Amino acid sequence: MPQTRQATRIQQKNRAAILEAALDVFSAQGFRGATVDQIASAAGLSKPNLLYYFPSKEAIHGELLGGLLDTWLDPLRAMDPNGEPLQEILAYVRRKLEMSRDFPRESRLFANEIIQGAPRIADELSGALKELVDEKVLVINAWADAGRIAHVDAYHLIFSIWSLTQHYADFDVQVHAVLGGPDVDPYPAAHDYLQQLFTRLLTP
Amino acid sequence: MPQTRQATRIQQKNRAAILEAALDVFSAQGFRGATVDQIASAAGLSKPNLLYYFPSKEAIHGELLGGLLDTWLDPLRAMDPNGEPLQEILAYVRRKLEMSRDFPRESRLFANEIIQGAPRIADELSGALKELVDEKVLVINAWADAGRIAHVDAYHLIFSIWSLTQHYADFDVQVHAVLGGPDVDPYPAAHDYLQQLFTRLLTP
DNA sequence: GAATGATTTGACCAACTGGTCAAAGCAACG
DNA sequence: CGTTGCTTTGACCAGTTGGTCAAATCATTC
Repeated sequence: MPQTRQATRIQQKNRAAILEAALDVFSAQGFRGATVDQIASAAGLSKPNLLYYFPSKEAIHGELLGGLLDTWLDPLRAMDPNGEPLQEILAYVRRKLEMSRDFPRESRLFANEIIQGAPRIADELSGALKELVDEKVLVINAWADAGRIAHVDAYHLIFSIWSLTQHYADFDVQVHAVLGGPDVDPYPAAHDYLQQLFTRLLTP
Repeated sequence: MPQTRQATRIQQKNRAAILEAALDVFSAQGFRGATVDQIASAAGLSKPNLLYYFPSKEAIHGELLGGLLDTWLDPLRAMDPNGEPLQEILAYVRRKLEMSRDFPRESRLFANEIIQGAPRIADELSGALKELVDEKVLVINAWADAGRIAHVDAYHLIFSIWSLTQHYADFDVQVHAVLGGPDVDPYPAAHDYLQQLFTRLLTP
């Protein structure tokens, strides 16, 4: 196992290659569906060599998931209580949709985990995640009370933003099947539709 | 393997128990994550006994998925071109949400399959599914052209109904984590929120 | 270029997995 | 009650999987 001291160039490169390959494989196959061999060869390493950098398959998965939730919530954190309410929410929707477009594998990794009961991140869900959501719910409710947006259930508003945007990453295959082929880019139309939807929902 | 002639009572009972158990296991673990032993013991059978009723793990999974897409699309099929547009769409949303509530395992089975690239149902997605959606899109567009609902992208309208409703089944764990515990029933509030959302979106 | 430590690998292992099979158990019917 | 065909199972197999290990290779530094 690499030293705890400091990572050499080779270590940095290989650990990065492993995580990149593991993201590919885990997001496409789920944790149990992925094999260490698949990840190793996708990273251009032999299996024992991969296990020289990470102690176990579980550890790789954990490292990916660990960083993920934080990144995932950044757009919500960025929602500014002092901004213009509708614009803040629309901007959140936009950033979240961009994340689906630019990081679909991360979205699917997350989705796989949640669907299967979130065995490895249940704590963070009811911890950091819940706290952040609770906080932003207060902000949204304050906006509504001030008459600056329509009154809606703020929890379900947030759920709806998550589901509507992540759908384009997680159900990518279905979206393309319905729209007719892998060449279609659903994102421009999705963006317009979602902006319209939340504008109409939230305009007082 | 049971006769092709006619199923005895034991066969009916055991096949049903197997499918029930398999739905439990597949929806919670995904196809590769599930083991035949798990399914067998969840069904109260030994592994060879299970394989007496189904030729393979794949066959069980296929049988579950096969019937599923059809059931899943029934609510959309039921959308009546001659009905009152907004009511038809709201009713579709309602029925879809009820399916999430009453058949969450089926929803997760489906979600698992799609997220992982739909390897076993890609054909049906771009076949039967696409055809039905194309047909209903025409209906929705006609409604909009007649000024009976607002103009929206009908494909994305359907995507949004799917994602918003299935979210409560597929991401159940997350929903409960955020809302604070397994005792909370999110469905009544979800229903109200979604009715409000689509009413505001579609009212001309 | 020798020594030191980092990196890589072939060979291996034990556990698990999907699936087979022959034989045993069981129900029903004449 | 004995035959017939459905049902169940213990024992087994071959392939896969996560993970180990000692030995070999490579890079760096003195």
